[in-house]
Amino acid sequence: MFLRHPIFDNVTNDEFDEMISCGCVHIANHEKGSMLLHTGDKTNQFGIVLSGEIYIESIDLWGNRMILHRISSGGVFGETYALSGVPLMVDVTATKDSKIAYVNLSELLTDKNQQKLWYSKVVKNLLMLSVNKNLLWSERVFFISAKGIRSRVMNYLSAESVRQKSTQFDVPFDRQQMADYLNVERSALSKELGRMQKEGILTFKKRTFQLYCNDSD
Amino acid sequence: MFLRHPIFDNVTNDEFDEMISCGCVHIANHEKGSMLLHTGDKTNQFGIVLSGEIYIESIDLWGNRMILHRISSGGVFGETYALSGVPLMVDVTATKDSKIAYVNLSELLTDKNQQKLWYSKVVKNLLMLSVNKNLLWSERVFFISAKGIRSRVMNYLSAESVRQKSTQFDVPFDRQQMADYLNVERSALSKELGRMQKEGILTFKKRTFQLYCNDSD
DNA sequence: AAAAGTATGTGGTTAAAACCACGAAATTGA
DNA sequence: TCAATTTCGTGGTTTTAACCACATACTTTT
Repeated sequence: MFLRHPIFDNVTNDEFDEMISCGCVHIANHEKGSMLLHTGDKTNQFGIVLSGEIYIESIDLWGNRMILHRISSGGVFGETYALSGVPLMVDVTATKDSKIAYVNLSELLTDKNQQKLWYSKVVKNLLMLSVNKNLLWSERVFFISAKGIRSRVMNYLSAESVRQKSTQFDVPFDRQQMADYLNVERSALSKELGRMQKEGILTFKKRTFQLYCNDSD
Repeated sequence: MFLRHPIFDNVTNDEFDEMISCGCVHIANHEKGSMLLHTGDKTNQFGIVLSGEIYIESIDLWGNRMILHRISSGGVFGETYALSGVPLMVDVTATKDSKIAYVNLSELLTDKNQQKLWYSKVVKNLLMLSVNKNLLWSERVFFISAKGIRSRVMNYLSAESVRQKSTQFDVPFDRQQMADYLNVERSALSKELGRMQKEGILTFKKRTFQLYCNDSD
């Protein structure tokens, strides 16, 4: 049950029941490959991924895919657009069969709920969520802005290594996705990884990487 | 007075007075060129720029400057780090003599304030602020991810043109800053702009641009 | 287990942008 | 207003990564 999703931290069971009694939540299932939201859509609901996996991506004018975020079970998407009211600049696609809880934010955060006990808790949780997405964005910009494929790869793998607290870890991308995420060409990425392996900086097999840098951080 | 800053929308004067009575706000002046926050610092306060201008930038391991955001009077900075508690990954620098109102978020959003009338209003305003920053980030990633200098420039100038609702407008950057923002080399940017001017796509002089695209959006 | 399809690595080629150097233009400051 | 400094455009060179082609490895299906 998604009552225990971080979005509802500090909300008591009673408060939660009262909150969803307004009918602002519904569950939907989506097949692998289906598109949940399209560029240009407006939405006032955000989604909580209960199971499965979805991708936030954008296709630019020339048809190049750009992966912005990968969201797996427990993750949340769409809240930025639901809150700001601007049309989506992205596509949201299910990459696996997925079950989503949609929460209508216009209904939930209407002024007449402002005095409810759960209101400030939920808004604060949403705030923390948004702030963390900000950090992910800035991290992404940091990766992409590095000059040279090697720097991008190193920055990304180092960060992943720190995140997973190990010099050996799996990345959540296949090569094409990783290339898209780092905004480089797939075969160029493969080439660079090969070179780095030859130089003894790292080893890898498919999605598993092992770093050999003398990390002192 | 910063009572009327969007961060305090819907907060009444009385509520505002009560709110700041906890001493969670202080004003500071910074000289042009001084650094307000350093990479690695932790902070629990965010800043409201009352006058002047500040830049959020990061210097990577190889010393390349990366401009992340430019914040002028009325803007806000540091709230992401203040809320998330992670160490800064950026430097914050005053590019003009600036007056800043610092708001201590730990004190302001402490649980014992949760039932105050202004609490949920301020948190909601912070949420909207954070959400808007998210949109700025995603816009930036969209620009940077475009392949080729021309695409980046076009994407950026188009967006600026839409924002300023005119095909003629000033950009808030000098060439070096614009190049940094779009993550390209300055002279390469100048070259491309020259080419585009030759082709009749646009004209420019210093920071003023005039687009001649057949915009149908 | 054969076959079809997908993902990955690698060499060669080409196009693009970084890099360097320098002169012109604009801005600042005395 | 003249020198000093910064900003900007442009030509030439070099480096880099995109692009293309293809072989191999791995998956999935039947």
